[in-house]
Amino acid sequence: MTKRTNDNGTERITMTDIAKMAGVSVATVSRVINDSPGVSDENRKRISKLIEELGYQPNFTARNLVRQSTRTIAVINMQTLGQLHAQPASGRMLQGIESVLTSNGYRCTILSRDEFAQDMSELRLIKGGSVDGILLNGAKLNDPLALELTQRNFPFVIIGRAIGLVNSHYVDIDNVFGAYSAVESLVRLGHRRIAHVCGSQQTNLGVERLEGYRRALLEAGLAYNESLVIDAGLTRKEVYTSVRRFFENIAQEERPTAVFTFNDFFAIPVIRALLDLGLQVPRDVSVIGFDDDEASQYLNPPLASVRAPISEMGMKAAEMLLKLIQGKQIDSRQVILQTRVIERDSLGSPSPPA
Amino acid sequence: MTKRTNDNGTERITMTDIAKMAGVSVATVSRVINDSPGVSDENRKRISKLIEELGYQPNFTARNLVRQSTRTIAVINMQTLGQLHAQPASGRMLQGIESVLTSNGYRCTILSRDEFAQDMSELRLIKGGSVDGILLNGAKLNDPLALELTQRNFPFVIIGRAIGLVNSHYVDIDNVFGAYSAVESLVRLGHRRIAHVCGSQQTNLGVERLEGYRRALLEAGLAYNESLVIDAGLTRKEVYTSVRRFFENIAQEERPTAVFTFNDFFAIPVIRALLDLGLQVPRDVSVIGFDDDEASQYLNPPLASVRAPISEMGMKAAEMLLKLIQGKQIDSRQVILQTRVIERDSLGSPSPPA
DNA sequence: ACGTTCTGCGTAAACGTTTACGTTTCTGGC
DNA sequence: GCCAGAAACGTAAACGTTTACGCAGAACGT
Repeated sequence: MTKRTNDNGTERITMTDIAKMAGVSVATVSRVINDSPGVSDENRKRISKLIEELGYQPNFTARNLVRQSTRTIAVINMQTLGQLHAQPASGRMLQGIESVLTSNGYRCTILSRDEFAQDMSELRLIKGGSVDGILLNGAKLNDPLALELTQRNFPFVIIGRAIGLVNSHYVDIDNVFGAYSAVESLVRLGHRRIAHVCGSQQTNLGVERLEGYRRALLEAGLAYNESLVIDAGLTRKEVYTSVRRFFENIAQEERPTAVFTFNDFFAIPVIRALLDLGLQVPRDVSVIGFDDDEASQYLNPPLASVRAPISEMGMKAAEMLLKLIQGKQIDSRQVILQTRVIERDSLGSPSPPA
Repeated sequence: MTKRTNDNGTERITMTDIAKMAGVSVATVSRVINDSPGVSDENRKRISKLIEELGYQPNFTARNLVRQSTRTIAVINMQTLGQLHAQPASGRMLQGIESVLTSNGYRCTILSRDEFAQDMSELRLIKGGSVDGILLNGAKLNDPLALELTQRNFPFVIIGRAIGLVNSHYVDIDNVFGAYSAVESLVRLGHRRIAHVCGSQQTNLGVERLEGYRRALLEAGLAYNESLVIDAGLTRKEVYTSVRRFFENIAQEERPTAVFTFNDFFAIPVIRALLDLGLQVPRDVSVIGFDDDEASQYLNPPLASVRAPISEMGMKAAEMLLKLIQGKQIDSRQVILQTRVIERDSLGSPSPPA
């Protein structure tokens, strides 16, 4: 076989080349590259210079092979019907993750997984040794992949909580409290009939925010009424249609005066549906979302929301995973970040009955 | 050194193990794994079964090393001040890219690069042989990284156009025409004073959309007036402030009756600024954006926009890159996808002067 | 002068695959 | 019965690193 070359004909520079040119062995070159001791200052300087001049870069693959580590982690997103990447929250998160990883010399590869697929093809990654750790962005209830990873003792951190998994590492925001406080601020404004456009009940996020909604109602002495929970689906289109139908079909005196939506992503079509029915926001119906997307403050009306430190969540998760991989001390297996309600013009007091 | 083990104590299964258990050589095992000819049906069946039972997965790194290919491509995003991932467009694109890559057995790793950084640290990736190709999501004028990649004859595809690079592979939407048609539809509605909130003039996107704006004006016999081009910055906050200041300081009779914004991302704060000044959309000012984010149709008012097949752009780029890597025939080095104006309620005719 | 310790360096094995090449066995044609 | 060719398989090199180990010579103590 002929020697491997680049397409442009120049041969790829290898450690052996450097060694020959420097008149030393590859071991010595390797030592200077890795800042290992055992090489004279003179040699170290000369070899460094050579490397610099030739623009030599050690081959990652070869290094990974012998090190038995790829310095790569996988970010596995829940692929809820192709909608996930469209959600700004995931963008913010990815950004946080990436910044931490690259500044620690790690890289990330992203994949999505189908919420309904059963094959767990993601396992190939870890069996094939191509990633050192996994960030699970979102988990199902009793998530089988998370379960499998735990059994294999493979380093992973869940973003969001994993109901049904004990002692798993995760970072999350306090969804229950966040939802609770959103609803509570509606109550404080005088609202008594509050609807909730909930998220997928197959995900912890959806379950927890619904739970916060429920608790706030109970604590306020209001009945938790399932008919006020709108399980709309995953897309904006579905949300629009469901909410519109809901408000069309409800008697005026039973109509909710406020809606708490699963997230800001959903709040936009909710408001649209209300407006299209001739209902004013917030005069007739107040709306509050969750996540506090950067755009929410500029919407019309500016959307009240629960601020969630999404990007920080990604960063914390990445940091925790790196510690896990490097076998460092971890202060706490669980990190819960706090949220806070941001009141904006989409909020108002219910108008007195005519 | 002791034999490498997993953390849970079980040794990682290797091809040698399979070979021993099957009573054959590693070569034979390798052949069945890769569906190569030269192994009896009997052996093939037996070995396959063994692999299945043990859940054996070939080590990616070792395979990559000998194959001199990682089946990984890098998606390099322009990190315009940390805003990029917040832009829905990038999310949609990533999704398109990822789906094509994974269905072809490739993986992707994402990184962002600082628009202003000079070091080109991304080159380490290709020198270190850790990616087979690169998708450049966005390029600067005379982009040095793109230039370098071209010189090295390294497979890459630009998403968006690369001004200053001849014969580079890229997929893009027709930004000039898209912008042109947006402005043209404003003209058709009777608008004569049309402002443009432009994108970064350091990027091709920004330049091209401005150019489309300019051409439409000229073609309509309207003067291109630089004072109507608002170079607002990169963040929504900056856009809000600039646009607000612009409309505050302009004489009523010179006030634009319509605004074409660089993208939908910018249109949201633009509308907010107008509303905050007591201007109605579209009664006083019409607004049209670009990209047609999935949310735009639900905004208040529903935002007219130029529909851009963002996800398809990602897919086409990924497909082209794969062909490039695999040395296949490429029909066309450049792919231009078409756009079309989506008219919505943010558009209206200018009100006659009072 | 002679051990001992340290420093600097090279040798070679190892990481887990793929694959060119050689060898054996089988098949079939004459 | 012989030989050609094919089929099935094994051997070993190669991919480009890291690192345990060994060895020479210097430095240092007595």
